[in-house]
Amino acid sequence: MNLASTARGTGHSTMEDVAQLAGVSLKSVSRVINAEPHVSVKLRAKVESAIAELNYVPDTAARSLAGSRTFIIGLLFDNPSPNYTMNIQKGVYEACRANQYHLRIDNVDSTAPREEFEAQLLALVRNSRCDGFVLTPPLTDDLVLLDFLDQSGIRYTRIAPASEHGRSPGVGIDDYEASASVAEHLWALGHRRYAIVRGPESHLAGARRRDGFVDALHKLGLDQPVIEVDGGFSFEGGIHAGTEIIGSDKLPTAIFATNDDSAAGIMAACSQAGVRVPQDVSVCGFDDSWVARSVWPYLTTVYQPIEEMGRAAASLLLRRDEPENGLHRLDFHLVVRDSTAPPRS
Amino acid sequence: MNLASTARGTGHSTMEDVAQLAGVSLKSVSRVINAEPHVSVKLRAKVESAIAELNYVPDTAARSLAGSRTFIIGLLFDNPSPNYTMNIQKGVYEACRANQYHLRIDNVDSTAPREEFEAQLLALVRNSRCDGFVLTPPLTDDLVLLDFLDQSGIRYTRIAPASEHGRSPGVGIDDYEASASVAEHLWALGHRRYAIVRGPESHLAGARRRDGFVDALHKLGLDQPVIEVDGGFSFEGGIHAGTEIIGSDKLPTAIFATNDDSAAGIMAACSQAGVRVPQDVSVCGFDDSWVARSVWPYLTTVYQPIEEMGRAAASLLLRRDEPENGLHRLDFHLVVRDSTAPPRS
DNA sequence: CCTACCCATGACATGGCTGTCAAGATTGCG
DNA sequence: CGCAATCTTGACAGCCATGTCATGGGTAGG
Repeated sequence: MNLASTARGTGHSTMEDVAQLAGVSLKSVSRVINAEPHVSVKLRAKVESAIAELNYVPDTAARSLAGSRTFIIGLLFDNPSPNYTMNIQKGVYEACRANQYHLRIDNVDSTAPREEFEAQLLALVRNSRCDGFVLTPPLTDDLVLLDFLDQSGIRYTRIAPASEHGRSPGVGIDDYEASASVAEHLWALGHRRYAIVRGPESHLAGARRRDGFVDALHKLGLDQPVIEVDGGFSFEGGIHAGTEIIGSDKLPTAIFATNDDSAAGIMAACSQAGVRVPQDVSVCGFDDSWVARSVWPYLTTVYQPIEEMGRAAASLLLRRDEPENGLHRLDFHLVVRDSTAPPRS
Repeated sequence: MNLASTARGTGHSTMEDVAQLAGVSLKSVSRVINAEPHVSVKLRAKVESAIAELNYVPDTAARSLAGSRTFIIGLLFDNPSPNYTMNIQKGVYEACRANQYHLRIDNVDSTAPREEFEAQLLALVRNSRCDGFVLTPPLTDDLVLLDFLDQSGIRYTRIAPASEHGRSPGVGIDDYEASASVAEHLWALGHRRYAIVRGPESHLAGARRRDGFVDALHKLGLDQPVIEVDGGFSFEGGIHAGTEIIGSDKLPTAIFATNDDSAAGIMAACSQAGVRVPQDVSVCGFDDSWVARSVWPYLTTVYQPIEEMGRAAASLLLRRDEPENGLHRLDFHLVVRDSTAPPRS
């Protein structure tokens, strides 16, 4: 093992060390590192072996000071669901690693008063030199933020944006179609009395899911209204929603919760009230998050490739060529587990 | 609103702009920014108002190139539990913000073969210029990593380390005592037949919990062995463990799962087998994570201030003066909810 | 009133890399 | 074989802060 590093106790070797060892100029080393054109094979080889020998790693700070890139991507989130966020983060992180980028995270708190929240957000974005942001819902649809980013010319991509598709590249699934597939599954099982548990209003994707589900049911021939209750995308909200639904006159035979957390809450409310899932009522979630397999019975839900979405969003950001605006659609699919079954006659 | 920023389309004003506007030297601005001594009140005021007017924010890259600090903290994790990790992350993030630092995350994958895993880890740590790392379990107890960090003189603090307390500052709760409090709770309820669900072997804190629980029970007078099963700290592991326990000759009346995820798995296994919680068996978890309130009945568990631990670990790292090595203990407490009750008969 | 010293301030070099431009080497073609 | 065009390489300035050291004014003590 070579302890590498010359002189000055920094412990790091610099580009100059590499240049010297390889017997070439500073700039040539730079060219090799950045894979610039016009470098002879021979020179490249010399430099590369010198780099390897010295265990050289370019200094990010110096690179970003001199150049125009920072080699940092910011992940901006304000998401109450740790599972979802963690998955996104993982995907974004991997894309960063693969491109020698670093991932910085920035967390905003949307429970703060709107005014304070906006100040927080803008300060964050303004101060933070980075090559771009990945936005997660519901920030993806925050017009103040989007306007600011667009005006400042700061690049960004969005994960599962529900509106403003023309403004930036985004990745996501088709929430409308996905929810329609839930409707079809439940309809095929024979259900005819439905309830839906909605997400928070700020979360536009939730609205898309609601529409996809309800529209599909009516298209399939449902002739009565779907009971609609708010569940706030949380377990607790799900419990409340579940309790409300169970207490209603005509207990539906199938409940679609527009995310897994609230579906878990529904199931808890059922178990509390002695209503059996799926014998008495079928429950379906959305996300196929970690919770879906942390409840009993395992939850029927819509799988969306969350980690992959993170990866894709970061990759779009990292491409040197400007990617096309608009939503890049990824595949979803229904995962049928144990929480849905035919209604008892 | 002042659009700030002078000249060159960078959109950012530099220290020079500030110096000019304030009519002082570059260095004086630097002094104000870094709160260095020997600055007159008058000068400081001038500079500060210029900073405000220009909306100036120091360039991190330049600062770290010129100075010795990077203004970045790295959070290194390899943790299967999204809830736990997310909480830590939040705490660390807040401490960073409060100190004008940025948080970079680095995620390693311990499911990779050990050799590859180590290479990954060391490359990460070596390449990444930052002012220090916050380590989460089980990385906190990885001797190869610790040795490398110590040798390289890279600063770090650890969250919930289970060993090697002398090597660096760490924060955590007393897992041994915390588990003893679980034992006392269950004993006081009248339970006399116990099972414990252990964590993965690599997770030394899990072992501490096991010891604290078992020792306390014997001290309280338990005269028979505690059934011990592995649960791997995961929901699935909990299901397996639960199934195994339920299938055993003498069903215990109380089960202590050493984290919440496996406790949730236990409860799922119970519900699956028709064993009621808490009537037939009491279940207790550990962590008071998000899952504890995502199961029904709500889980009795040990609260540990995870977010606070993150904050504390980062703060220790950020202090200019070298903090004392050793474990800084934070408070825990038992949260009694609905999954524990006196045994029948 | 002078020396000694401290405080406030500034000038300037420096950090590691990239961008620009120019020079030398090579190639192509009439 | 000569000249233009192209490819390869290098010299050097500059990015924006910080660290070091020098300077000038003020205060204290003799």
